[in-house]
Amino acid sequence: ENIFDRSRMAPKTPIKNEPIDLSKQKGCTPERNPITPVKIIDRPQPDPWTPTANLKMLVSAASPDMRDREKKKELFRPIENSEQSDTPDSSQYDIVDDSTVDEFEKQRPSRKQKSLGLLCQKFLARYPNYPLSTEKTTISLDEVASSLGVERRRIYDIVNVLESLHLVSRVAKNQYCWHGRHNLSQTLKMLQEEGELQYGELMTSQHKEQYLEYKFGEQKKETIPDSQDRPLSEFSEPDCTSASANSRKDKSLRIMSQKFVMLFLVSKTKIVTLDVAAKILIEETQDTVDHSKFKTKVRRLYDIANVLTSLGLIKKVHVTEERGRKPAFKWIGPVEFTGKTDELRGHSPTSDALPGTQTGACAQYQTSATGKQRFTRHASFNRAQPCEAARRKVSSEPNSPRQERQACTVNSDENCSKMINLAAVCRQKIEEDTGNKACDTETILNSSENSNITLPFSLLPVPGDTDFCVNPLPQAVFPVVHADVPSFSLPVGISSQASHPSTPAASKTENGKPTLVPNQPFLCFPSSSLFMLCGGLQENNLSETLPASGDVGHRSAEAQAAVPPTGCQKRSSRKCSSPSAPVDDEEPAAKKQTLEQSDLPLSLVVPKNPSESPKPEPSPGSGCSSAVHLETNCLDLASPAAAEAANKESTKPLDCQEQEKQNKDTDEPASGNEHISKENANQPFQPQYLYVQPTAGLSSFNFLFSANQAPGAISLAANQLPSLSVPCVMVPSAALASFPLVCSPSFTSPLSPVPDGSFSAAASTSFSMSSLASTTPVFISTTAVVTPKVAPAPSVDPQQPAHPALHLSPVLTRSCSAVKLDSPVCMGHPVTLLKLQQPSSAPLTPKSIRPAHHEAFFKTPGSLGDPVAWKKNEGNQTRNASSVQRRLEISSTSPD
DNA sequence: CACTCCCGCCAATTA
DNA sequence: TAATTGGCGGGAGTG
Repeated sequence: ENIFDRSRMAPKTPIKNEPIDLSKQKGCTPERNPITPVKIIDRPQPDPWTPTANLKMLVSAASPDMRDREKKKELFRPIENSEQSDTPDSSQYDIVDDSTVDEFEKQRPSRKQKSLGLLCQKFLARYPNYPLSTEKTTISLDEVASSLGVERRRIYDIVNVLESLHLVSRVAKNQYCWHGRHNLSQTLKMLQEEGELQYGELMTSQHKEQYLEYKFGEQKKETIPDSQDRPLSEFSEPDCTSASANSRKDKSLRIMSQKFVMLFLVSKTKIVTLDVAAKILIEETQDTVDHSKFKTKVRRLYDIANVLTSLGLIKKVHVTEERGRKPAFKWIGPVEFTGKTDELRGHSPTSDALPGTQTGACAQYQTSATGKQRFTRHASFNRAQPCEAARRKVSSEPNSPRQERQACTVNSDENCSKMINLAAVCRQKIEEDTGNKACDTETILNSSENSNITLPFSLLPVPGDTDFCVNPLPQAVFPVVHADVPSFSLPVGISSQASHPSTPAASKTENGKPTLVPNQPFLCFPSSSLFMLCGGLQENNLSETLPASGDVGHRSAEAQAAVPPTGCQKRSSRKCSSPSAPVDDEEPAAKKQTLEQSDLPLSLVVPKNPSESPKPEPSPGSGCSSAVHLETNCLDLASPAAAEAANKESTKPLDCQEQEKQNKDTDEPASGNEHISKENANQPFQPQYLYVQPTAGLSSFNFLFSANQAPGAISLAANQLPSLSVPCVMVPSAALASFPLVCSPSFTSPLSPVPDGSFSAAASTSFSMSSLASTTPVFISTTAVVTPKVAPAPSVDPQQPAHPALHLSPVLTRSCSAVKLDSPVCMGHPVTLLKLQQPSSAPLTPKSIRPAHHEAFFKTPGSLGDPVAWKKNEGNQTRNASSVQRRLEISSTSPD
């Protein structure tokens, strides 16, 4: 075609043609020179009109490449033009003469014509979707670049993304092997699995734990050698060269692309907003996520999105949030890939054959020296692929990194962890976003703005004893476990979050996994084992996250079940200690655990219409449980500030700090609500705390979650459960009776307003002290106490307390029940009571003022699924509903 | 003005 | 050292 066009074009820029040809052939370069010059000359003339043209000319003069490029481009144009219709008649071209316009058009094909997406389509058009297995098509970068009339750089953009999906693999220098979509479904499946793992990890829980720990350790220490990795490596293949590899390669586009896809696959809604994705993808360590960085990430996402769009896997959509509409992408590719290729695949049997190979390996994870985790690609993934041939070629260099790359694997633990983090981040964001508004509708939430998330949990072991377990929630636990990882991961989310105050909540899990609560600190009461979580927990995610599929549910369920016992113990001792088992000693966990899961994405998704569907799905209950999970995860505390320091060492100061910040931002003091909640009944959750019954492992412990929690952090609440959001307290049931817990304000306070880092300290401290003392005391009793106040929940009430409550409650209940079955988390039983007294009482966080709190609280959470919000508005409810649905879904699954 | 995202500099990797 | 890859971000096009 080009040629053809060219002929047309010829008149204009005959010279160009020549160069082009040359360009195609690498060897030829020398020739180019001669030619190019000519070209230049020609060009100028045509372009004179446009300012840019001049610039280009200058540039071209400067660099030959440019010239070639342009030439190429021009070649293309015709095609493009034809598509668009712009193309002026040939006559015009020639004639062009003066009409600047015409030429103009010619020369500048409109940006769209040059878009990466279009280029990708052209690229894809060159190769069959399902090539015969026998033939292997090799792709020469130079050739393609020249034929498409673009610089190589652009081809790399395309190829890198395709490579991440295993549509192509790199065989050698400048040589790629085209595999087509035979393996696409497998790849997607793998990606989905990975994504889920992060959340759910059930399957690999053990491994995960290890990984997490491992990772965790690494992050902290960095020094940790590969050995640790090994464990992980199981999944992946041995191949991976240990950590060595990661370099730049691992970075970006490829990985980013995979992660991006994972987000879609994990998301219930299948819609991911750019900002959320960007946040998630920003692994960075902490906070500092500069704005610039974010921007860069977004740019890359656009690049990736363009390619994915060309592949027909996603499409651009807009999510409207409160703030306005945000750009987002919806997954329109296959969702279920069960076995292998599905739809996508189509024909070739070959693909089927391949399957086995790929899957296995998923991810490995390596850590980087830096402590960050990276993904490594493993050949494993691809091995099976068609690429083999290619490999053979390459074979000589089996180990070369590049090859690995090609093979790529997707995942790795790291990815997972990252994902989790991301998710967390997303959640936070979402929360934040949502928090702000009550939002309603459709949009989901993403928040972009805040990138912060917080996860602030802190744990305080009061007594120091062992018990603090974190995992109150089964699921949560799970996550928690992960959490460890999260912490790592957190960096992303957390860190970012940290930096940003606003989001506290974050933790949650998506899928059902629990996440940690981010910021909440736990308190341990000496006497028995009680734990309080402060900060926000978020349930958020819980509900939302769930991944759509049953898998999630399972996971969650598993998680729940497993978690407590296993998870906790296993993972990190730190984190959780099972009741029976005391924590490790050490520090507990403090640190640890912050994991979050990422659900965010999911949440984001939320589709619209919430309003209409008032009800959430049926499975709300599950949500609860899930929610719970979430929270739990986190543990640590970190109070940055100090206070807590005493207790623990917070390992992660950062987080803490961040958390604090978040808290501040959001803040909400928990107090806001001070109601007590009870669980059993259905009371509205509103209450800030939820009581969870211990389940298996925890049997002895009760958990209380505050719904409110920190506003920010908690915001999660949004999710669904009000309760979730908050911090949890675990109390041994028996113990409870005797203990008074205080919650509240403290929590909130820290979260909220507090200006500075205090947060953590506050939290922790407050926890113990202030909250108890000053603020309202919470009582926990074995019996359930309901607090009178419940109703009070001020803000909520008015609206419809009932509804919300109902919703929640039912859900909760269900979930609880469900959960209970499985796991401990249920509400109710025993009772708990917490009362927080009124806000007033909670002077600590005056700022937060209850009212405000509530609102804020509501809002934010609401977006997520804040209960309150729901209550308030039905509209919200609807929204919530959506979230609820998610929850439900999750929950439903979870029960399993 | 915000969203997109092209373009290409230039560093990291490879050959 | 040269070439290949590809991160990255300025800033332009689009709506």
